[in-house]
Amino acid sequence: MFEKVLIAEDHESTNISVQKTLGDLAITQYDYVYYCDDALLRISKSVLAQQPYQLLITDISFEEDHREQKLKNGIELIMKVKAVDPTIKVIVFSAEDRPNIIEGLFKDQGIDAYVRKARHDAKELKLAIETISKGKKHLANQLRQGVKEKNLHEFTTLDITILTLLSQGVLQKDIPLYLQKNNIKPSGLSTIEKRLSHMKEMLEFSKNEQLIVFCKDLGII
Amino acid sequence: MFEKVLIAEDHESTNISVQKTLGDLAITQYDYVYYCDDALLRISKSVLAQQPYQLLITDISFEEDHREQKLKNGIELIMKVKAVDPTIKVIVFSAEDRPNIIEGLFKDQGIDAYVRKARHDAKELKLAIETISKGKKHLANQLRQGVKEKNLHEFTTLDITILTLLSQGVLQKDIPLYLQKNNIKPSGLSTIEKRLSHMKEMLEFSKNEQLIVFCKDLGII
DNA sequence: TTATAAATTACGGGAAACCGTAAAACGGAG
DNA sequence: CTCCGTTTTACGGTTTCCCGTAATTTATAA
Repeated sequence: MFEKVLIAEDHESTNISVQKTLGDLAITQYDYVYYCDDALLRISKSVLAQQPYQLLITDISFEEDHREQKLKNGIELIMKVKAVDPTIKVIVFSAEDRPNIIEGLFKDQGIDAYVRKARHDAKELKLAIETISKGKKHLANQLRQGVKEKNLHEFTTLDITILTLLSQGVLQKDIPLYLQKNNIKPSGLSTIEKRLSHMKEMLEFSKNEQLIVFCKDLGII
Repeated sequence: MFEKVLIAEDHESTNISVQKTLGDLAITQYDYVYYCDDALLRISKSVLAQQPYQLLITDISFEEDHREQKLKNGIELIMKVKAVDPTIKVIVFSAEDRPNIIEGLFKDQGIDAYVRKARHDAKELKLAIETISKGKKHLANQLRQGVKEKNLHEFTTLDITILTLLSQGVLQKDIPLYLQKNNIKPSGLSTIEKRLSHMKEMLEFSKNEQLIVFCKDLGII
């Protein structure tokens, strides 16, 4: 079992609860912080002191407040932490439920477990800690089903750019200009029209408005 | 101070944390549930047994799962509870940060306090409980500023209907048909065009797509 | 009831978006 | 370099949307 753990979670109530979970697992040597910057600082120090944390439990979204922070969210934190100590295990404990985002955490950030804040999250977190301490990965239950369904359409960077511009009020006919200014290669109006109608066809939508809300819900834009 | 309290919160971790807060306030007689239906049941029973709960601490959004529930969220719960026992005090403890929604809780549901899940939420919850036990209302700090800014445009039910239909893929020119079928009075195409352009003018938007994402973020649709 | 104001709807010209087709540019393989 | 296939762009007709004006209906008060 882990001997030295760090909790990074801005919500005080959740932070308290995670502390209690560690207590239930008889892990006494842990620290907790409310800001990503503090988390990175503690981990850096622990590595230098040759007493590294073995596990980081962190949230993804951290709210901004009066204290100016370098690291804006858990993803940035994980990347910096992994650079300092690639051996540290990471559990993300978050309310995020959009499959693409969670998938990205495993794929891009190389996290060891994802526990979603939900009905049995305390028990699930406990289980995740136990599983990882044995050297395994832990994928949250509700994710397994989520991952397989979608994939109706793979959004390219161009697609996302187009949708973002539309949602910012740029006229379709003016999008080519924006793309050229930013040196994005396919920039013809026809291409944009084609992409949009293709996306709608794949997802069986009829209007851009539908596409926008769909991507909003999925966290694509 | 309150002597008998009920916690309704589906997230186990948050539920645990609220329990701990009550413990810190030396409130020993409390119960906790993970479903709205259970909460209403307990409160109804306590009233019949002439030992009513004095305070309900509840979340707003409850996730659906295998257990079929009558009450889908905290708002429905509060309404039912108030019908059974109008004297009970209510604290909403939620991550909701959209001012219109929070405002509605005070105005329509007559809640006594709103504590947002955030950095110092445990301390804030503690304070709210203390304040209310003295017979006062408690408005979360971060709300006060939020309430005054917006109000750039007051969305009518018609507005919301139009935006909802658009986001579902209904063509603008077909909206009059939908409105007539549901006996919604202004149903002319011109009126719809006018509402849309008026909304966009007020909010300084140029496209429907912008309007949609804006309303999504505000929780209007 | 009638006069007046407000809201709703009808209409029409112009802009933007949609959609199919064809032309042009690009990218290997031989 | 040429050929071939793919991607990108250009173009034109049609639909939908936008927006101003005018007509109509509804509401309100004298």
